[in-house]
Amino acid sequence: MSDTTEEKTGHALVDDLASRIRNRVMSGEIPIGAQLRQAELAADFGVSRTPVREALRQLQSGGLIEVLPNRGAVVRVPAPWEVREAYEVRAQLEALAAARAVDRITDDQLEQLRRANQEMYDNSLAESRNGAAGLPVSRLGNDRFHTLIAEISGNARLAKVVNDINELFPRNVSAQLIVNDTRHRDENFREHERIVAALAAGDTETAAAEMREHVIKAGEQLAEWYEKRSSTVFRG
Amino acid sequence: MSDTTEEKTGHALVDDLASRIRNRVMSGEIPIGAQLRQAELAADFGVSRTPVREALRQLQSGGLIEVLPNRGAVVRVPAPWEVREAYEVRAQLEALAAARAVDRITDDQLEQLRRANQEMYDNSLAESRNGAAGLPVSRLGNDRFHTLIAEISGNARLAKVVNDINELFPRNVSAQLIVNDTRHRDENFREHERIVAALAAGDTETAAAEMREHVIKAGEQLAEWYEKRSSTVFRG
DNA sequence: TTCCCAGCAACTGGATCCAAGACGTGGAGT
DNA sequence: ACTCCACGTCTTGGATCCAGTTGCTGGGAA
Repeated sequence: MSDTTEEKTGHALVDDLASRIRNRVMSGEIPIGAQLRQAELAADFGVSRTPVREALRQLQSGGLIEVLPNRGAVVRVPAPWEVREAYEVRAQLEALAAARAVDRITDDQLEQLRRANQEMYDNSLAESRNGAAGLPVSRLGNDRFHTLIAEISGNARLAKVVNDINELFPRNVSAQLIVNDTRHRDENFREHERIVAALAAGDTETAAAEMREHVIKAGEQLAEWYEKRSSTVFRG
Repeated sequence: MSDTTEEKTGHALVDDLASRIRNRVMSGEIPIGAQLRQAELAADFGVSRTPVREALRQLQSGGLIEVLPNRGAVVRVPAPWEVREAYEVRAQLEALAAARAVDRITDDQLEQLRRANQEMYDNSLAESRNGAAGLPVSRLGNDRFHTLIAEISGNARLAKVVNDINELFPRNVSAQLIVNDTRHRDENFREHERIVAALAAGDTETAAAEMREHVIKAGEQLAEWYEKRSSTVFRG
């Protein structure tokens, strides 16, 4: 009877379409900058253009795609400064989440966090060998770690806003960072460990501070990726 | 050439419709809990149902309205706990905005803040005598005060997220609080003054702390209003 | 060869059409 | 008199239709 999400609202079909399109963008199946043609998506999903249009409008509200008048929708290409701004907001919010979580977290939840972190690490190790394409499962461990803390905070709005910010940027990009860069992966793992330690110790200040730094750092790395990308794209 | 908002995207008509419907809800012209019938709105604005539906979907994404499957859209009636959650998030974000603003604010902007605050106070005094209906201009002063600080922060995403949260709750409600409750009005004014003082003094810690408290307090008052309302509605 | 303009094909955006679901009413049966 | 079911109406949701716009392409002129 109790939904985890607050979404009992919304027509099944359109929300489903929005979710499926979002997944394609998030996984990199539809790359940033790509056009989203209504007819194509409609045919793909076996529906008419009408619900597709509404789904696209929903994604536009979220900020993932951009709809240009009479020219259709494209997947937004975030500017590096946008990434930094968004991650500064996210850092502030997740710091609050961590602070609130300190007083509420259970031993079981601490264990879940440790497991999610370990999964991320192990999977990214495996995937850096195999060279997995698309959305590596290591990213899922990372997502889960942050999502868990947001949920443990007990503030559903907080969790939702954090999630909305994350859905601004396709995941396959930040996934590559974890998988390909050994130092990044190790630091990420270590920072997560420190956050868990602070949560376990009941140290509100440290938990919030570690989380803030951790997120800002991740944002900086993501922003640098986009910087590098745009310079290679625009100058050869 | 330089837009203040980031919204060059979006078809004129649908965005315009969404904006107009939003205004009606925000001003209380369409009260919370009311049904939004597509045909009615379409006739009202002289368009077909199609763009209205897309506009409603956009508002749904924002969280202002709720769309029930096959039963249409209604203006959401926020539960008191939702108000508290949202305002806790807002407090955290505006605290960051205030902290960032300390190092960036100019004398001119300080003056603008003082003026917005004074306007809010004067107008709410006048309106409490006249008993203004709808959306009193005193609310505009209050909105402007907070919006200004968010903008001065220099982080557009931060300003946008704060704005999105504010658009969860119709303004005419919180406007009533300022206009009708003398103590609330005075405290509001005084708290704004303290925030401005901290900004002027370059005291980052105090600016953030004052802002956080101020927003939490406002949220508590708004939540209590909704609590009172629901008890009168459901029990007579 | 290069630039410009006209025509064309493709796509979006708004209107209309039709089917399916929800609610209210009224009548029949107990 | 009360309950339950069936029918009718109203509204939404999806499909289709049509007009308007964009951008491309090809031909002609400088």
